Amino acid sequence: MDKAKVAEILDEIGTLLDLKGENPFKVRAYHNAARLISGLQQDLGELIETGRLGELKGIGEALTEKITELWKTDRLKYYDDLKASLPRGLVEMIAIPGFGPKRAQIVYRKLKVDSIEKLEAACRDGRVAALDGFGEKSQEKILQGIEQLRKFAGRHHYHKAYAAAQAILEALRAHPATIRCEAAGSLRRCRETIGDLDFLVSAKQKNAPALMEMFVKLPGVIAINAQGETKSSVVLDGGIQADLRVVSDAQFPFALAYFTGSKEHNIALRGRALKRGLSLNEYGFSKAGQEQTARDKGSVIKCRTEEEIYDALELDYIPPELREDMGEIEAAEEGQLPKLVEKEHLKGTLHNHSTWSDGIETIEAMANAALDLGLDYYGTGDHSKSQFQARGIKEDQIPDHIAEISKLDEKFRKKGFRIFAGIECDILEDGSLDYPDKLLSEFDFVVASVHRGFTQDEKTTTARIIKALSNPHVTMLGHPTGRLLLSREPYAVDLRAVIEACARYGVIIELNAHPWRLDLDWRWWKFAKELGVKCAINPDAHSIPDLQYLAIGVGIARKGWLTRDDVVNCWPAVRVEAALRRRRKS
DNA sequence: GCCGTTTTCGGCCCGACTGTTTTCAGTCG
Repeated sequence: MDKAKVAEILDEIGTLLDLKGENPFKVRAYHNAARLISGLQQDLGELIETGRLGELKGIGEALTEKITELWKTDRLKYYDDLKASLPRGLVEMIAIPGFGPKRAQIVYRKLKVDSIEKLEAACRDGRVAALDGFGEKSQEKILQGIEQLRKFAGRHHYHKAYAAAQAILEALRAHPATIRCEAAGSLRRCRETIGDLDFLVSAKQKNAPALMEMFVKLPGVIAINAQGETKSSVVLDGGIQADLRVVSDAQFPFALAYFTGSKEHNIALRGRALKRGLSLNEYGFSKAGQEQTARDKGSVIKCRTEEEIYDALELDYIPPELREDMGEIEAAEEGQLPKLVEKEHLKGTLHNHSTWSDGIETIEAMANAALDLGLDYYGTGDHSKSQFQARGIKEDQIPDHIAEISKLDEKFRKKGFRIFAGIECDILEDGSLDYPDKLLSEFDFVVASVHRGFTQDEKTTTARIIKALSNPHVTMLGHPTGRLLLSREPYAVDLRAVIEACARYGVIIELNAHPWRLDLDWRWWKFAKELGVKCAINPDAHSIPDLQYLAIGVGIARKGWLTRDDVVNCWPAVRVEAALRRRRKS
């Protein structure tokens, strides 16, 4: 049992208790504990062994006991009993936006509805609207919510797929029979959502069965769909399907290119090969029109790597993130592909939370963690006053807040590290900002974000964001697209107009890398780049481990064709500071 | 569930919004 799994189970217990109508504070105690454990810096096992777990604020006697049982035995009777006492469908039902535990309880008790399907049927024939406390509008909203939920059913959020894949990659690479191993598919291309995980291994043919055997027995595998000589397919905990293919090492680059896709990119490549009298498939090149393919005879052009395949087609190497047949082949032909941003280019992070609002670490601890990651600077970005639930900073606290940051900056400068004072300021319903200009001017930078008024129509929301961007104190727009995909709180907005406004006002656009806010729609990043809008990849970190999300942000940025120069936190501190100032003066 | 203390049990963040009501419950962040 690892930390993440403990946190996941505690969180689910909270949800189940909520469904049972338990004391809301008890529910919150579990959710809080889950957050605390997942962001824990210390070693959980050590805390348990030394009996110091209960010293953590929010972990008392009962939770200490339960966490210890989970850690030591991989099980928790309390959790098993709880799960058994409620139909599984209820937990799924409350994933419907606007449909919570109380309403789930009512439809379950009164209508014996215990699944999304039954709920939908009950809405369609009007039984839901007839319930006390429900009406026509509620019924209609539930149907809309179900529709939204289904739109993304079967697809998985990038960061979840990414995390699941890392563990499997590690296991596959550690196997003695493995020669080369990569994750392919939409994960390698950094798509916004991932259908399933594709793993590719090269090995001697005689070793394939042993690899398959290990793969289907990996921890986290809950079902085996298929297990063959070259391909196996399993379902992982969390519902993600994972496929493994084993090929010879000579076939590996061809298979990797083939299974990375996209389908459209592959079709374009094969068309290009045909024009050169070649047929291309996952095993290699063969002469076009020949009966025997590369599978039987081997490739007529030997390629050790994907680079050599592209070279054979007279193309510059196209990084996986760009393989969507969206202009990358033409650019590669003309030598016009950008040199994409890389993880190693990052020099800092802007927009992070601390104990001043809803973060769980002090600014100093966060800055130290950023320093340990090899970064040169760190930007704070706590919530503004309207975010009561996130303990947004009140106006009269700001002088102290700024003073603390200045003092820390002074101290860290000696280590060659800078701390910038930022704020994540709410864009209010009318497009005004949560603090007066005079207060905003105290900060080095201001991230303006939408956290409320989600029911406004597209025109109104767009107008209010643009109004906020016109304020010269706003240096950055927070999570512009992250609320649109896979979110429980989507809002309608004309992103094109918003990005154009960023260009007009010289506002930096944030690529939020936190899973809750992930700004993953790469098409908009490409558009922003074309307009010359600069981007900041921010982890929106609420804890030290959250800083790792920077890596995910880089993946998305690469997909948007962004280069080191397009990403302000790849710039040295002096240049970033100057850029933030320039906006305020203009 | 946890916490802090009036050391045994009451308080635990709070305001907006929606849809249902006629004063409020549920959901959300």
